[in-house]
Amino acid sequence: MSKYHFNEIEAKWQKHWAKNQTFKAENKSDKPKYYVLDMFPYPSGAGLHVGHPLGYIASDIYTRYKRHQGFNVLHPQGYDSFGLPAEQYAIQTGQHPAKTTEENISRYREQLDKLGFSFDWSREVRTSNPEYYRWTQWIFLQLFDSWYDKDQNKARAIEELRVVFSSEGNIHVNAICDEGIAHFTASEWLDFSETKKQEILLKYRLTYLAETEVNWCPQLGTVLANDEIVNGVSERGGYPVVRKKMKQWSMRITAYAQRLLDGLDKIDWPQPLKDSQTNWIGRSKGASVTFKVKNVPSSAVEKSYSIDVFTTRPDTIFGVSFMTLAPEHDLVSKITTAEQKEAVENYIEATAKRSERERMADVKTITGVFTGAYAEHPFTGDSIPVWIGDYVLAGYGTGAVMSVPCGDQRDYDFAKHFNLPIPNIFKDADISEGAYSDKENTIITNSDFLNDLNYQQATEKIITALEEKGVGEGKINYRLRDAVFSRQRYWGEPFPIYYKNGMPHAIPTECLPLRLPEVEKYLPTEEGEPPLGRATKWYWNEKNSEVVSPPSEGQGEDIYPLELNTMPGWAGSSWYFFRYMEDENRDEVFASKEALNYWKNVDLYIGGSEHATGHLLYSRFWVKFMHDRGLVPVEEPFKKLINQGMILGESAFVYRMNSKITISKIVSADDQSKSENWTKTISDSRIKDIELTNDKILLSNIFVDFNEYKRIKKEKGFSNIIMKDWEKERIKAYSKFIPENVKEFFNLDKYSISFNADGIHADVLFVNSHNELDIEAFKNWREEYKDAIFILEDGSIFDSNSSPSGRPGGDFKVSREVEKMSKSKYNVVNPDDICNQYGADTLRMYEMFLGPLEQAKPWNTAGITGVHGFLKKLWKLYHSPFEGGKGDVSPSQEPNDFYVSNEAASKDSLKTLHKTIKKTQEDIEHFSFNTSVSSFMIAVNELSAQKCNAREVLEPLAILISPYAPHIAEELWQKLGHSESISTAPFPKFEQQYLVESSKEYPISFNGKMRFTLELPLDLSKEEIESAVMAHEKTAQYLEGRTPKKVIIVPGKIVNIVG
RNA sequence: GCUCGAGUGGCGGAAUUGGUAGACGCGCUGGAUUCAAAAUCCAGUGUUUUAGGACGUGCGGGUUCGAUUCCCGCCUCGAGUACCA
Repeated sequence: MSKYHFNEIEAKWQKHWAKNQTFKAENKSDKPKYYVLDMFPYPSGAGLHVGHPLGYIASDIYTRYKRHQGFNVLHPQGYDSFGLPAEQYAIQTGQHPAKTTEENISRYREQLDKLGFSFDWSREVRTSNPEYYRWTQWIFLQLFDSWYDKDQNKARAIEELRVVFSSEGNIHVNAICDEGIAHFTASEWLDFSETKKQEILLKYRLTYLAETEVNWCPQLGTVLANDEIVNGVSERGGYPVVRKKMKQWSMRITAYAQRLLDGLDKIDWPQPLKDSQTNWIGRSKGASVTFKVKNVPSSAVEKSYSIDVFTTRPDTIFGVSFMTLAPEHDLVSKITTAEQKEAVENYIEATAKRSERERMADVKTITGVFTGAYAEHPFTGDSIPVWIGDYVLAGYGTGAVMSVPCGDQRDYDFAKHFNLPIPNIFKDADISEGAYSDKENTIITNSDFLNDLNYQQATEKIITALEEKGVGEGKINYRLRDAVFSRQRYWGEPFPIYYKNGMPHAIPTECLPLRLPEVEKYLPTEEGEPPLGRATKWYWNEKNSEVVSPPSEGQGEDIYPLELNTMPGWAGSSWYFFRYMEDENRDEVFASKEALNYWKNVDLYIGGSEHATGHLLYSRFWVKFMHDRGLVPVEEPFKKLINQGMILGESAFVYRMNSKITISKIVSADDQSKSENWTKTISDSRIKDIELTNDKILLSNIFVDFNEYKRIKKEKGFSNIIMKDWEKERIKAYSKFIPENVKEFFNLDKYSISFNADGIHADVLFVNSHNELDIEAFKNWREEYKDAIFILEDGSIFDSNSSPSGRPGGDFKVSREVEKMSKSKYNVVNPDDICNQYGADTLRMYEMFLGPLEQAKPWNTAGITGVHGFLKKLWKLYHSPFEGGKGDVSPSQEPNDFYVSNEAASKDSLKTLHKTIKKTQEDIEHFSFNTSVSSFMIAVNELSAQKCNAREVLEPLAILISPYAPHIAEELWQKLGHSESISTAPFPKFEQQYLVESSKEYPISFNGKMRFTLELPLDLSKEEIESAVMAHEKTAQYLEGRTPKKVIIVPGKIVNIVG
């Protein structure tokens, strides 16, 4: 019988599919469309490990399934190829990032191709290609040319705003824009200079340039978005991040906060992902309140100031006993009194020095200082002291709070710390220990006209009162901040912007792409400008519309400097899913209307949950914007989304007895009783310890087997004094490896010795499935391990330097631990190796078999044999002459070993088949791929036992398996006599009739515990079942003479006898 | 701290509306085959036991004829978030 030669089969079909463009999607088709997308990869230098393709395999299975169901499926792939690692590498090596990116991409492509994915590569995108980023720049300019009209609740063209300004000024314009724009009339607008007009328009644009507080990462030399910072350090590299004011491009994503929130209800995404977007947007409902600052003579206040606050608890306004401003608040310098000036300035200086990380790590310390100023309570007129404190964040709300210590724990703690009054405005609430923040059971008291109202009523009433008095209004606030869009880096999209009189101007869209210039180094300039500042040719000639060299003295009036920043990583990934839709007219449009209208949105998107508040939020924002401006027909990019769980690695640890060996003097029981001596002995031994621990070379190259390590640790503990004879023997045995200068300490009569060992990562490549280390491979891994000595499982020593003939009997075992799969942990398993050894079909199936798609799970190469064995059995099923003769069809007429019969299948085989059709279909639709692999195994086991080689079973079976193991399925399909690819063969139709049973093996339970089973016909009535069960001899046995109180019968399910 | 998710054999995991807990695979044990190994095939494999059972889905309660599944209270682990007024 011919063997299952997976390497040949897989290479053959991969070549065939590529040559015939089997998976090319059509933009015009009678079939219904379906769009399956993977989050495109960043092509890193490390290549793929087995964890990366998990999502791609899942999406490919779904894609192939949909093709079998008769859909025209778009399943493209590309590369998110701008990014920091390539640039960091460029800085280190001087290699152009484009070159390394290109190399990495071809490596990725090679690896992806080996896995048999059904991608339509003809539509590939690379975000770093000028033909692609041309359109990223173009969309940026659309944002630049737009403003957000609150009345229409959508983005509109900036030209329309100009028209409004020229006819009625900005008084009636209700836009989402910068704060504090002065009002002007139409005639004033017309009189403004062009520069002034641009300055005003910039405050309205959806992407705008503004001096903002940004997260500056000095080590990376760039600013970072909030989602690029993890625990106060940069996501990439883990470098510290500090707050800094810089002029930056920002995206007015806040304009879309409510719509981004509302849209979540309309999309089928995992709840945790929706939750994290909801939290990130952070909508809170409350009120804004204005407090007047009282005039204080000593503060030299010339005009009157007021403090705006946002509060979610306006109902507690009568509980305000002080106000707190963020130290960065603009008013601080203006209202601080002369007496407090020094203290306030010192405080501001001190807080500015504290890094974001410090502030976060230390939230318990309460700091603050009084400004000397007082505000006036809008209802009682009382004087309220104004403090500053760093628990108030400049970036949220207005950067100021009305402090209600009885209702807010932070205000409470602040009040306690500075001895400020804590008036209680809650009926029957105890605030002696902490603030009372319960909203549900609140009854307000000591609050004038709010007395005896609950939270809801009081909130309503106070908002009305605030609005009547003109000192506040109901307001909704969002945590979401505008997104910083500038990066001080080289390897990103250049902004199509030049500066004229300090104002940004757009490069005409027909001149795009604005190509990334060459630079001689990828570092910032000496003046601290971004790397593009090094480009020799980076000016814009407005007249000729071209990039030129800087103007020389006295020349070039039409020549203006270009923007030096580049766009962030999320620019290119915020719209790439539209680009795949277009196949022919990519030079004319980002995607044609026809393509956009045909494909609409992504039906299924698969990727990691780490993009929850970055990519997935930004793309939703861009799509909503593009929809507003009529560029795309949809409002949400991804209809259904699935997060694949991470595949974790199983790290291997070898135990190295290193410099941690310590030695101490033997202490007798007598010594211990004399406490003076005891102390002295200890201190003596400490001196020795220090001498030794400083000697880093001591035993640094001795490795101990994991079991031996555990044994020693268990029996005595490495760090305890070794007393047992066998341990002494061992130490004597090891003593020959001990350097001369410390040999003195190994005198066991004088000293006792204690060992220690550390687990260090060993490459999992050197470890087999029984956790045994390949000692030779390990020694050759690193120069420093060349002369290593190994203490084996049986306690014997293997030292190849003294016994070169090879190692003795014992094994050397490592310990295992599940960790994230990463190069630095040496636990990376390469899919290429698996493909070579077992084949892509095995790898695909095994990755699915590991567990539920969305769950994190450890990779264990040992288990792969089960799936591989299954494919061998599957192959065998089609190649076994069960009936003792040859099958009547053997299309290839080659080595005639393919056995398929046209005779009718047995009833059992049809039952097996239809059971499997049903299960597979349900599983795929529920993305439960692990369970369908199990059902294939069951099916093949059953069919083999049934000796089935009926075509009417084996043909549909090949289709069922083809989404999972496409290569073997194609091969079998061809052998079955088909000349067309299996990929569009119709999915087998499930027919209930083959599953109809006439009897059921009933579980018979007594008081809920199953005791025995009884086969009964399914058409029996409850009464008949009962009498059949009661008549059974075992029933009497289990009843032990009792009379059943009740007999529960669920026909077709269970019988339960109670009593 | 808050939000979300998860706890089932030695391991990965299954049990679709409350109805035979542990499917399927790995590993392990025994056997066949082999000079031997690999590969393959067969049988067994939750714990415990006086061999009839008893106990078993993180822990403690509850609802039910019946709970891995539903409810209440805890514990542990993981992810996200971080003074959000």
